[in-house]
Parts: sequence; structure tokens; C-alpha cells
Amino acid sequence: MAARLLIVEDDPALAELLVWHFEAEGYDVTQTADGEEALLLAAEQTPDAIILDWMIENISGIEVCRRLRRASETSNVPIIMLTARGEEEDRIRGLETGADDYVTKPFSPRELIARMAAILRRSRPALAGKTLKVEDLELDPIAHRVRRSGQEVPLGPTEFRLLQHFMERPGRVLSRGQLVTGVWGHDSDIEERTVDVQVKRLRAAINAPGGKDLIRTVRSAGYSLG
Amino acid sequence: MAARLLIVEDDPALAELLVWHFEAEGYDVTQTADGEEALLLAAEQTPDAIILDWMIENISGIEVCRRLRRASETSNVPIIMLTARGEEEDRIRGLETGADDYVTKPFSPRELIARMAAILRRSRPALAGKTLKVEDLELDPIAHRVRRSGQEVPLGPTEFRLLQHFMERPGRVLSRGQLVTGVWGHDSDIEERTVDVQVKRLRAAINAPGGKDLIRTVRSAGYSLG
DNA sequence: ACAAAACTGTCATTTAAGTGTCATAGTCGA
DNA sequence: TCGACTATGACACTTAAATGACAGTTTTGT
Repeated sequence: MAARLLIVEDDPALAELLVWHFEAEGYDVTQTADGEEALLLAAEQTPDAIILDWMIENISGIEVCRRLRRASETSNVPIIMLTARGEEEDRIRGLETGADDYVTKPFSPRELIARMAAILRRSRPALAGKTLKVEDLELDPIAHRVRRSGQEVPLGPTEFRLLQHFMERPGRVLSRGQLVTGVWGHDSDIEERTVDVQVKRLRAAINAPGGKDLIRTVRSAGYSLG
Repeated sequence: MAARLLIVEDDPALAELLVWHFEAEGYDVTQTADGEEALLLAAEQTPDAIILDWMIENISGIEVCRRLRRASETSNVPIIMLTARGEEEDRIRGLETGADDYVTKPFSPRELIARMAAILRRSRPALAGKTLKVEDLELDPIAHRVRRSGQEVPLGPTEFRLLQHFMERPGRVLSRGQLVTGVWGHDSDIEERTVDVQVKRLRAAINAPGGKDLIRTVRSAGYSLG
């Protein structure tokens, strides 16, 4: 499962360079030069990270950043800002607007790639192959295995994706709608009640009968893990 | 609940500067000059983030970083590396070793603080100032949890919304009419007396029996919190 | 390619939790 | 003290979630 990346850059040469490098790293890359289009694409695909040039057509990068943060679908997507300016004031403004990192031109693709890896490691550890842990539950995304207090737990594909989704956001309450789009995909026309059923199956799988339930039901809001 | 920070820095002047700044920002700071000690402190306190100088006594910063990542207690704690060298090669090595971010000396405290905020926003949303607090009452809208002096309080959906409404406007007197439209919605045709009942239920939930009542009744005006 | 096994989504039903209203008792302030 | 306002307990009613069954799909092993 490759990480999806949205690159918003209007210099064609630089854009091509970035696309080339990130595709070579195994990312699934989408690119646009236009700010408005970037917002649409981001809302539609919810990429795993966004690279955003400060100065782009139509809207300023910082405005795009602000709007990405405001939209609920994209409010948690990490953003790396790209800029020609090196002034500290701008760097701080970028970070305060909600960018996660900031790279100053000229930069080497290797550095940008390293920063991207660092950011993804933090926001989507599973994509970086890191084992996710919540209390005595462990999920190894590479081996595709789950253990509860050391004991292996067999899960079906949907259960696994659902659990991974929860474990990437421990403690957070996720609504049925969020779970449907996050686990089944944006375009899925799944009944929301189906989430209940999968949660029940996941519970049955990961909880020892009579033991502590790691999934919390939050009435009229959704579910959360841990 | 302030975020706990471990600063590993052996230049006394710089260390003092950092401690001062981060404490002023409200962080709970521990500092050490020694790499081995840093590992012990980290394992013992599991801070919410670590600032780590590249060149420190005993072990190199990069080795400390590697070991922090290997230990299960600290493998998920975000690390910001601090370095005098500006060479790209080192920056990349730092990031690849598992640092989450990288700041080159000389840097301004403001920038470091902004980066720290960006990192915490992602790893610990609750610590990035998103939780609402009034006296010893805390409400975390993301996790959908409420605690009174550290002790979790179970609330029903309406009670939760009502409390959130109060906590977003601490100290302010809200009329029953305002509460109805704010909590139940503009188009709701709820009896105003119903507010009394929900306030009673909320009180019963958040106040220890016999303890201090955080909700004040303002006769012929409404209610206020705190 | 085929059959068995595993997995999914949906629905009807059961169970649980939460909510609004009202009648009544209690409280506060002029 | 009186009258207006608020607190409280009971209760019927809604709403939400858990569950069990089942038919249709997909996957797997042979």
C-alpha cells in the first residue's frame, strides 16, 4: 500500500523533478499547478501527505494551507511547505498556519524525501512499516499480523484495515462516516450500520471473552480505540 | 496537563536559554547534558517530546536517537535534533535515524517553539491546547472524554454537548434560550424547562457528591460555568 | 475449474441508554 | 411572607447500538 502524495507546484521543471523522484521512491503521486484544483483533489483523494509551494497560481500557498486545515477531510493531512524565501518570519508563519514542515529552495530532492519519510513515519507509522502498539495490542503492517498480549489474533481483511485505522488514531473518536470513507474508501456506498457489525466482529476477535474491551462506543458519535 | 519535554544539551548557556523559553511556553521541562542520563530519564518519564543536540557528552546524539527509537517505551516519542552543522548529509542522516525534525544552529527560539508546536499538534492533539479546561475540569473534544480532577466522567451525548458549550464560554451566563439554540439547534422546539433538567443531570455527573458545584445558577438569567 | 471455507453486507430483532415533560417540592429575594 | 423561579424524581417515549441469522461473494486449496 503506497503512500499517496499530492504535489502542488507550478514550476513545470521542478514539478516534474519532484514527481519523478517521489515516484521512484514508490509513492503514488498526483500533481497540480493550481491552488483551487489542489483543494479539490485533496478533498477527493485525501492523500497521505501534501507538498505545497508557497507561491502558486490563483491562491497563495499559505491560503491553500489554511483552507486545507479548515476542511475536515484534510485537516489532519501533513503538509510540507516549499519556498524560495528563507526568512525566519515566513518559516514561522508557515508552521503556525498549520504546515508540518518547511523546506527552503534550493533544496536537494534527497532532503525533501528524507523529510517526507520523517513526517510519514510520524503521521502514518504503518506506511513506514512501523509496528503499531496500543496497550497490549500490536499490529505489524509488514507481516500483516496482530497480537493481543503476545498471542496472535486471526483477522479478516476488513477487520484488519479497520483495526489499523483505529490504531493509527488511538484514542480518537471516529464517526461511522469517517470509518466508512477511511476503511472502505471514499466512493463506497456502504450502509453505516455495517460499521457496527464489523466493529462487533473486530471486538470478538481481539478481546478475550470476558476481558477488557479495547474499543469504546461513544454514543451518537462513533467508536474509539484504547 | 502540560506537555513534558526532555532537553538534551550540553552547552550550559544554550540549555538555559531553551529551558527558559519552553518553560515560559508552559512546558514541563527536564534537562540533561549527558547522553546516558538522557536515555534513563526518557525511559523513566516518557516525555511527550525530546530535543536532542547532535554533539553531546559520552555518546553522540545520533546514537542516543537510535537507542531511543529502539526502546519500546520511547520508540514513539517525537525527537527534534539540534545541530551546528548545516550540511545536507548530516541533516538527512539525522532524519533517517528516526528524528522527526531537525533544526540547524543558529536558530531562533521562536522557530524551535513553532516546530515543537507543529510536532505536538500531530502526535498529541490533546496537548496542543485543544482540550478545554476550567478549573479541574477537562474536556477533550477529539477523544470525546471529560475528566474532573483527573478522574474520567461518563456523560451522555446531550450532557457532553451542553458541557462543551459551557466550557467554550467559561464564566459567561447563558440564558435558557441561548442554551437551547446553542446545544439543541436553532430549529429545535424544546421546552425551556428541559434545560434545567439537563443541567441537573450534568451537575450530578461532574460534581462529586458533596463537592464544589462548578455550575452556577443565575436566578432569572440562566447558568454559567466556573 | 471446482468445491469448501472464509468473509461480507444487510436486515430484523433485542437490548440498552438517553431524553423530554410534567407534577411537586424547595428556594430565593423583594 | 408571597410569588416567582428553580430543583428534583418519576415515567413514558425516542433513539442508538448490539446481536444473530442469512444469503451472496470472494478466496483458497486441490
